[in-house]
Amino acid sequence: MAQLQEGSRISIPTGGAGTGTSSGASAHTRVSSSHLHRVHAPTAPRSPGSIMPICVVIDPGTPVPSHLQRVPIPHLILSSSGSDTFVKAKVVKKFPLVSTESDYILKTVIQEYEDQQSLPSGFTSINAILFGPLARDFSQTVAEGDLLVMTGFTVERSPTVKKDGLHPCNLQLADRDVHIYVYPASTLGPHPSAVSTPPPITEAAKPKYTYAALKDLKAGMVVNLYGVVTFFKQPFRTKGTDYCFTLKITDQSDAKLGCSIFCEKLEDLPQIYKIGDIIRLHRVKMQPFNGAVNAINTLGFSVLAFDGSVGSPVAPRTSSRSFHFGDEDRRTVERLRAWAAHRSALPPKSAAPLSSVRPKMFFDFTCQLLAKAQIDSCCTLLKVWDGTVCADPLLSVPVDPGALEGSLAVTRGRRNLVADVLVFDDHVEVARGLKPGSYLRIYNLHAVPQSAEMPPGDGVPPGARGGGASEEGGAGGAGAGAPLAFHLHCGTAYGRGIRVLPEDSPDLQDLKRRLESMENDVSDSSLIEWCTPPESLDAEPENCLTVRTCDHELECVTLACVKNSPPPRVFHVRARLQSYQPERLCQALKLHCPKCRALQDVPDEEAIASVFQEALSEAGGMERGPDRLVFVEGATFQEMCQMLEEQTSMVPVRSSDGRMTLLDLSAPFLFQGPKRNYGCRRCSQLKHVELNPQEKTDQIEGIAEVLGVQPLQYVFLLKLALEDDSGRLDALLWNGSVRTEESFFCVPASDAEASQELQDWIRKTLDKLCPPGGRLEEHPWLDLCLRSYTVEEDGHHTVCYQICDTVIKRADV
DNA sequence: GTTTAGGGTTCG
Repeated sequence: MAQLQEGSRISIPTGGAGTGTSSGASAHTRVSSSHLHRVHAPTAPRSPGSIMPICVVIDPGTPVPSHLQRVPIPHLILSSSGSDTFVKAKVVKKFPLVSTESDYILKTVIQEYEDQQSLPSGFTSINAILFGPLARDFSQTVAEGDLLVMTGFTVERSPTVKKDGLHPCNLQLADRDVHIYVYPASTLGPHPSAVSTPPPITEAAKPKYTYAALKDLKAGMVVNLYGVVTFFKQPFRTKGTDYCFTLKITDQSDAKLGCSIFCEKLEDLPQIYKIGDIIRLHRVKMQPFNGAVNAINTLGFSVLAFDGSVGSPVAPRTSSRSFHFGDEDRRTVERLRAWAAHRSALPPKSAAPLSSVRPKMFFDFTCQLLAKAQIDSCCTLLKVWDGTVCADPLLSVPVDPGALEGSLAVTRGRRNLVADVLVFDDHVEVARGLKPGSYLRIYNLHAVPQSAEMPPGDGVPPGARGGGASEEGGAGGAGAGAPLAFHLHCGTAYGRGIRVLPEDSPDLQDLKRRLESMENDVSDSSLIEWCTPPESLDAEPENCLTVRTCDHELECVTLACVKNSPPPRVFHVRARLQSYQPERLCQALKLHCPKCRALQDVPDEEAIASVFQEALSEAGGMERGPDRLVFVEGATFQEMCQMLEEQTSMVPVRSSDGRMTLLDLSAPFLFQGPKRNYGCRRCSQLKHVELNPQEKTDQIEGIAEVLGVQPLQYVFLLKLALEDDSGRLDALLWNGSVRTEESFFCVPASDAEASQELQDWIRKTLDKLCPPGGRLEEHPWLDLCLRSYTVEEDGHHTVCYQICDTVIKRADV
């Protein structure tokens, strides 16, 4: 055979679109019209211009690019680079392509090419793991026996070195930078180990598995099954040689089946995390028990588990090194998910965040372990959190700091975040092995209100009662106010137990996001220590013109710290008002729909007048409703305003088909003295007015109801430019509240709309906060509560800030 | 060699 010369050039077509290769060419059609051919995956033609990482070399004499240096496989170490080196090796084993919803993975074992004179000793075979489209293309293009030249790989630690005895490293190949030159076995000539190219691997050639419906199972059968998990217990050691995992499953045939899986190794048991997970069992045997059948694993047994929620990735969980999983399997999983989602007979959801836990509840708790302490030989304390705040006060079990493994620093200064879990008896052993920081699911955890009236010896460890309960709960009193402790009772009934969840579990993603933002909060507050303390933080609160009304216990931070913190978050700041917009108060007044949340300008008088003008008709008149409510038809706007002096409330109406409806939503639907009330055009559904003497038309809600109007609220919307020594930040001031004590100016916007006096007062207030013509240093300090949030528009995310829970000190203005 | 377990609240 021709020699594969190193050190001479190779020409690889890398040019533009097409490069003369038929995009319809099958991966298995090895055309020999030139030295090298790009290979197109039959199912997914590549876009023009993309560079195929796999090239099939037809002429075995084709040399390798000269800039690449060959590394013998036994010489590969963790720090080896695959960017300017290559390995030359034969495919000795190719495992089936594993496809998940979003990815492909393929494992292959390659062996240092043996035609070398002095083959180095050592590990000549190595695992290569391919990812993504590369794995798919490799699966379709490469056969066992082919010779490969591979470059662009990374060298990682092989996790299977103990199992397979191969090279302690493996090669990992993702699309980027990878090039694989394939010398098909058939072109390699009379090499002793050359094998003829096997037939193409097609779907039909893969092993076919059939799965039995649970209702059809009879004793003695050995079958493959799919099912939705309705119950399971944590694995436990049997009196025999194995661990046991018991579970119950169901399927579309509505039958239920108990299963007992025995394995020597814990990791080989089904990886079931919650009820609703989906399981695939191969080769289980039906055994009669108690008048029904149970499934037991038998020779050749294998298991895959999947998350059961519709829409989550179909990613098989297994310890198997090779398994078959194809499109049909994915469809089966998705069908089971969809079926289970609409089935009320499945046990109700038992998982709950801390925020929805109520006294006496049993629930499954997904959380992070912060710290733990051994209380005695049969009780361990776990301090855990999930980033949500419990509605009830939480018991804090006092522990000698020396006895506590882990840290609670991250929760510093916050209340009702940390759940103290007392783990009893058989669970103590598992708890001993847990590492702070790990993510857990605690099954069938019991929320126990810790009443001070309970007699001594009620099971609370010494020193655990009372002390340390959150302030608002105090130590006393049974019922809702009693601080909650959490017990993981002895035994395994109801699946009681603890399990460490893998970091990539879909159930952890929300939790991790929550905890991350919490941790950012804490690290940011430590920023204050190295931010130069701004003058504003030294200012005495009594010198501030505003006061916060929130109950957040937050330290004041600088505006720079605010801007550096990811939203959403709440801050306390002390800053000056540099300027505000709009400067004209009437432009700051808006109408807001509490239903659809739309904002609109208040119509001006001219616009309102023209609405009335257009509706003027011959038929003019007034109809008196109850409670001095007057319906007016055929009046001009000016006439309405004149009549207002005599009438309490007036509704402009029009007639259609002899029945009365509201005039128009562009005009006020209700005039109340000087106050004008508007309705939302989007959310109102106008109806014919049918007056019922029982109708409560003395209130705006009642009138709106009669008309079919969704009332709008008046709000002030101002953009405030805030400044402190660290920087500047624009924040929205949203003064929509109708409750005086909650609004920034201590004046509801609806009152201000109709009152020149109140508008003057607001103007005066703004002038105090931001004196016209004054220097910034002379502006007063403001204590503010700020909230950051994200607004998405056209795919762009903008961080915004809003002033909340802050009011003007009336006495100062 | 071919078992082991076979769910059902509680530190009360």
